[in-house]
Amino acid sequence: MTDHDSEPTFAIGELAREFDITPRSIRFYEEQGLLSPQRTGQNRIYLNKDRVRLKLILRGKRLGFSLAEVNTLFNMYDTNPNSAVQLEAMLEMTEQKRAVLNQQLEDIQMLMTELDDVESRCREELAELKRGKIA
Amino acid sequence: MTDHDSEPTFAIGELAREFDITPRSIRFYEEQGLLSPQRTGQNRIYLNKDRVRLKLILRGKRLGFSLAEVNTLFNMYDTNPNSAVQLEAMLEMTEQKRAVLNQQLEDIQMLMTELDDVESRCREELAELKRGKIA
DNA sequence: ATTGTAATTAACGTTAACGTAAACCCCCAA
DNA sequence: TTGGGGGTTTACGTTAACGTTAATTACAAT
Repeated sequence: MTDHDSEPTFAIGELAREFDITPRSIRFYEEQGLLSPQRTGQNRIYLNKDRVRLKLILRGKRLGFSLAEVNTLFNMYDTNPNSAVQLEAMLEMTEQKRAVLNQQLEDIQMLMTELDDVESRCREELAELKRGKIA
Repeated sequence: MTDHDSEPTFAIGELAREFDITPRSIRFYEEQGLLSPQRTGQNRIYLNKDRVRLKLILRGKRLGFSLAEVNTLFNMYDTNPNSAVQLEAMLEMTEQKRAVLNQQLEDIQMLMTELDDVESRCREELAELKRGKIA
């Protein structure tokens, strides 16, 4: 219970800097029920579990999930998964998400190869330009 | 020039049904300069190139691109890429996008394996429940 | 004592991507 | 001729995810 074994904590500004977002965003996520940091008087203090949750939120966002969706995912994860109904709802959800992710993977594949095409054609033309063939 | 060799055309409703979006969205994309269908009097008619462009718009959206981003991508693609400046700007852009896509790929990988975890744990617990071990 | 830096709440503003409703036209079948 | 089912424009409404500003507090150093 002494100080030396206490978990590392973070101020809102630290997390903001680490993840390159604004404090406002972090407070907003809390307002939406995605985070629940403790307090020192008025000030928020974040434990590592909060930091991890924040990281998950951002990953979700990068994948196009809304905060509401992230929220329900959290709730399902948090809810002690005891009832069969819950579990089956969970499985249904994961399958849906898996479908979306696979679609995204496919989209990314196509875009990547298209980017390859564009890039190589660019390089060729640039090379020609520099050889003076055109200019 | 006769009728038998004319390209297939599409009405706005057809495209809407094919891609499971509303006509409103399609008109909105046009308003944003992403589409420019021809007209038969008042009515819009879409050629296959318009249909392809629409498909690209939707793919972009699924990947989290804004319509504005899709627009600049289109413009770069459309601009006859002759000037070296243009080409190098293009290359820079593609590299940026590639980075984003790679990040997304990484995110998806992680989420996928997490989904695997959750799913298998779910299935185990369900099995136990059904064997009556708990209930 | 003041200046600086980081935090707080409260509340209004903003942008993207459409939704929705009204009011209209056009064509075709019963 | 009266629906019904397309299409059209105009324009205001909506939601998510914050941005921005204001007014206040607290600690730290000069």
